Amino acid sequence: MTRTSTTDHRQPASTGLVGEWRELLDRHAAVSCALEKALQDEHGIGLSEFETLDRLVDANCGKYRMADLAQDIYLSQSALSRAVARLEKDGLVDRSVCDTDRRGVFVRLTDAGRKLYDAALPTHREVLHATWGGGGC
Amino acid sequence: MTRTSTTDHRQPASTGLVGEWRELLDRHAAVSCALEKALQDEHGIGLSEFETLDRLVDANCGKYRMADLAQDIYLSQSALSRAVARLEKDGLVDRSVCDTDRRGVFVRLTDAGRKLYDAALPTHREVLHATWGGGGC
DNA sequence: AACCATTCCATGCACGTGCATTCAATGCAA
DNA sequence: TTGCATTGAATGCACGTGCATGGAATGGTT
Repeated sequence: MTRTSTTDHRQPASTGLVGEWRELLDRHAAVSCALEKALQDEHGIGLSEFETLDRLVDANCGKYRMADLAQDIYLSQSALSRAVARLEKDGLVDRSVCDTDRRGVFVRLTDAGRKLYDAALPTHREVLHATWGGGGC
Repeated sequence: MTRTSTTDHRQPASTGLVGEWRELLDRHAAVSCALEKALQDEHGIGLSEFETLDRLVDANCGKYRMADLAQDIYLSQSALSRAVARLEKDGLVDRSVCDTDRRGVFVRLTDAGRKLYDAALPTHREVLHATWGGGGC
């Protein structure tokens, strides 16, 4: 069954781990790009900011340590620091120094932050459903 | 079965499409970051450059139009243009104007380009296998 | 031929990210 | 207490990316 056609290139790489990785790469580009645009246009925040808000929403006591937050999100420490800075600038989040360890910083959702998150959630879900299969950006 | 525990947050989002998306986001960050580092350290190219070389390797006649290349890769037109520019600067690729349509640009792998690709391929595969399950960056 | 819409690629600009560094606060040992 | 390694977070810098634009080449219309 070893077809000697000249048009069957890219077949071997399309199966197995490499193929899965390539699919992931394509899907990531399509979905994240579409999400980025929709969230930016309709709510004025980027994907990183949305994901950050999303983690804060189901925080146990409302607060979240930067260090812990960094563990639960795909962002690096510096990227998270800046994302939170942008959110704070927009009044969606506030930072407070930890009492017992004044190196630590607590991040907490403000009322405006929760309001915007609730508004952005439907957008996020819609775009996700719309672009998951393909198309998108 | 509606458990009223106070510790089962993040469950609803972990299943279904949103959960899959979040997994993809995490895996993308881990794998692409690890690949980026390994390729950069061991071969002096980034992930975008490697993926570009990869497309060029199984080009039919060795040449590849920029416009076609842009369709077959997750990069935007401008990102691709710059990736090719970097590859050309390193002598891994050369650009030539199409004779019949002088707007079009053909990209072609040089000998050095193929050589470096052959060397980088094992690295790519190793890192991919090592980071796909988790860990990584 | 003259004109215009379209296509292809490159590029200026703004922006988010990673890396490495910096600074402050903490814990520990002498 | 003093000294030092460690940790948490912010930031300067370089770099890759997307968006919008620009310029060149093409095709079609008059």
